[in-house]
Amino acid sequence: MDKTEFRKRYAAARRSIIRNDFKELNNMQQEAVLTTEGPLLLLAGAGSGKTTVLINRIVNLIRYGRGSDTTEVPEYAGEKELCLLEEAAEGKIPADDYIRSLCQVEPAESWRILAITFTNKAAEELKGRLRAALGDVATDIWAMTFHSACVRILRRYIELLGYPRSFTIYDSSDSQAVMKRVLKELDMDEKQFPPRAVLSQISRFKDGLMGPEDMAAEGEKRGDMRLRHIARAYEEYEKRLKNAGAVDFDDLIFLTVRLLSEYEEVRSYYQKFFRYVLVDEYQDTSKLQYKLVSTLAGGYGNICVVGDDDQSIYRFRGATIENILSFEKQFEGARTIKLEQNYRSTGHILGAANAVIRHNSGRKGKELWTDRGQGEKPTLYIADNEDDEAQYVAARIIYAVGTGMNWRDFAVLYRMNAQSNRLEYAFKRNNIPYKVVGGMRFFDHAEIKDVTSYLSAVSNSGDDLRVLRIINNPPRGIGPGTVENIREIGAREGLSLMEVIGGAGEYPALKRSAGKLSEFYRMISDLREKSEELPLDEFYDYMLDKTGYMAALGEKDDALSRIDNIKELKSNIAGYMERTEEPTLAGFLDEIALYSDLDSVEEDDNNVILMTMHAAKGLEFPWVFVVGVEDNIFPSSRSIGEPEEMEEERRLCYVALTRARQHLTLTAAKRRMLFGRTSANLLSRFVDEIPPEHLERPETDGEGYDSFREYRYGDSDTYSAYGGRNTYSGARYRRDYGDGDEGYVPKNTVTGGGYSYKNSEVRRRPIPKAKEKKEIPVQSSAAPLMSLSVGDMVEHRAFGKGQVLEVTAMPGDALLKISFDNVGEKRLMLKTAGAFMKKV
DNA sequence: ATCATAACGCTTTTT
DNA sequence: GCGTTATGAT
Repeated sequence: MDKTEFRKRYAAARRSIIRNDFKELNNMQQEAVLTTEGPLLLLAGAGSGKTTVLINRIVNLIRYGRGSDTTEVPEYAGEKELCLLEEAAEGKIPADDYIRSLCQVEPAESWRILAITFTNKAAEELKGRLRAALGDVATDIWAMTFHSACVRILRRYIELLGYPRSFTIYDSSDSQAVMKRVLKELDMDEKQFPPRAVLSQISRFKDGLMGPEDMAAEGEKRGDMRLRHIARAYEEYEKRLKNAGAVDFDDLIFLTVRLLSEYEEVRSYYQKFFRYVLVDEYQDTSKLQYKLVSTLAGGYGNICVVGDDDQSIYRFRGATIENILSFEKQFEGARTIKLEQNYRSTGHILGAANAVIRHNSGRKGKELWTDRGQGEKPTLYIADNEDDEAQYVAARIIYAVGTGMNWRDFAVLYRMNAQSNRLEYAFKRNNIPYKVVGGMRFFDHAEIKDVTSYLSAVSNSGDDLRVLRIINNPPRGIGPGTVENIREIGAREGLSLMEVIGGAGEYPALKRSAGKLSEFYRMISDLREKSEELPLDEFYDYMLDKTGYMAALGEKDDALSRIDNIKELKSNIAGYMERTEEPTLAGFLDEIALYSDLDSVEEDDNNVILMTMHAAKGLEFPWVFVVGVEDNIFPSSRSIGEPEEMEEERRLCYVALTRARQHLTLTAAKRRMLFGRTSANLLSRFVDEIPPEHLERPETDGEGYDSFREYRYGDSDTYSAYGGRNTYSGARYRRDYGDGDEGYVPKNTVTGGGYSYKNSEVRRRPIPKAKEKKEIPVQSSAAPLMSLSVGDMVEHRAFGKGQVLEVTAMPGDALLKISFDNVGEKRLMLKTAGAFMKKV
């Protein structure tokens, strides 16, 4: 047998044996697992099992190295070995340990694998599942987020860039606080230069690896005064962070990339270090992140990215879909594998989602399919207003729970957090247990920021921002005047606030407050000593006591929840200490800086989940409600008219629809109160993109439905002047070109001042009053109330049997207190609950 | 220093 | 409509 022939047969047998280890995967998934070498683009549709693939791919790397993807043959291998392999491949003999060892070609050491995700949650899931598959070796895999991987690199080398090794990480609110100060001192008007906008501009420049000088030059070149101003703010902002020994979220990546590109020895160290690089959610990466991963993978060239161009929904944060679209161009010799079989949703749901996303251009082109049957058609409900909408959702949930579903099987998705309010009311009214995800983050609560500021100030006393926050909190007689003096001295002498405070006696300006200042200084010094002696949790208690923070809080009467939060933070510390070998204050601070609220969703809670569509990415639920499917809300008013934005909204729609496993319900309201104004929106254009074969629309027997939808393409020229737009400045008018198929809308239809599109003028027919809803009894005010009295036995759809304990008359309604056999006492309104109850 | 009032302004936000 | 923030009065 000649050499080539031998190699070919050896490699083929080897691959087939390895493949057999992953036989529970489908063909495409297996290909993805076995393709280990070189650049690989994995286009993984929603619900196609991409995490499973990622995990198995890593398992393969560790078990067999490049065995499945090379024609190399080990030197020891001869005809005998080939014979064994081929017999095992054909199933004639079992693949025992020896045969499997013949399949190995340089198995990868686990610490040489870097698997990057975006969220802690995804990283945790990855780690957990890897541990389950591989045991202890999994611990050394670099399965972490972009940011934590960068922290790990920076902690080692950041001094090269002039930052202290013990740098502090600023979160977005810290950044904003610094920026506000900077803008004030540069006399830049906050109205003209909103801190958030300035920061996001800076973020975009950092993403292009541009510093303040580059921004200034760019401003010069474009003759853009505004940009030149922002460049000054950028410069000042960076200076402050650097002086404070702090970096913001963007810097974590930015500085790591700088480190790798400016320091050859660091670069080659990591390039030799990481043999395999994997990136999850690649569609959400930015240019800078591309730069980071392509550099890290630059040594071996083994980069595997997993993503779905149709699920890219973070453009506003700098994510660029380009990364995934041009992967094959950027990485020569790249292979592409598509995973299109969906294991999550039923056929109609996928049909609806495919129909919507098909309207986007510039896609890689994927079509999800399932072998699970068509299932139930998604439905559309048109409500009169947002209360009706919320009540409808609540009613459907209660009904379904009555048939045996759990509360946790439901998710209600909306475009913006502001929409959660009415839903919450409806859920409270109906006693539906729910949980709102998102909104206020735990670490954004003032009291948490306060106590963590103490911790930060102790850990890094150069951190002026944190010192500023705590210096007079609780009040210790160091007023704004004194603080101002300290800052002036600090700026003049190039010292940090803490350094000035330490030498307070030497400065005439601080004479009067010197006593209090040195007392503060001594307290912080004492804390620093204790932080080195005491275990972290004890130190935390000591700090709360010593600083007087707890005592001051105890005197206020509304502080209960704050005290709870502070205790909650302590259990965070305990958790950190448990899972970390060498817990340190700095380590804990790193962790909380990179921690988000999403990580705290408990699996075992039995609650209906309410969240934005963005927050829902990566999750799935048996029944999904997408509420507010109206133009101006979804797609949002700010994106209508901007083709790129519209495509992003459409992807968001695709994400939302593909969260559903079996049931999908869309709801819209004919009129809705938003930002204190009532508006009438058109049915979302996305709904019109779903063909009737995949969407059950309300029967067209009612004029209400007709009029609601007819304006979609009807008098849109006049009707486009919906509310909300009129408050924008001229620069935004161009959005009125519509989404490309709407025709030009003269800008003078945006009437200034009040809400001057008049419904009566625009609508050819008045909107009829509420119609009787079919199927779901949403009670109208005219509906007769059931009569109940104390002692009556009732049966409730969701809560089961119970006895009425109390009836309190209320105007047009009654408050019931019912003791249910299974779920205990509940307070319900007769009007709402009556529809789900009968007397027994 | 703490409260009250007015004024604003408002997608989405993995880190 | 509501929550945050700036400002001024006590």
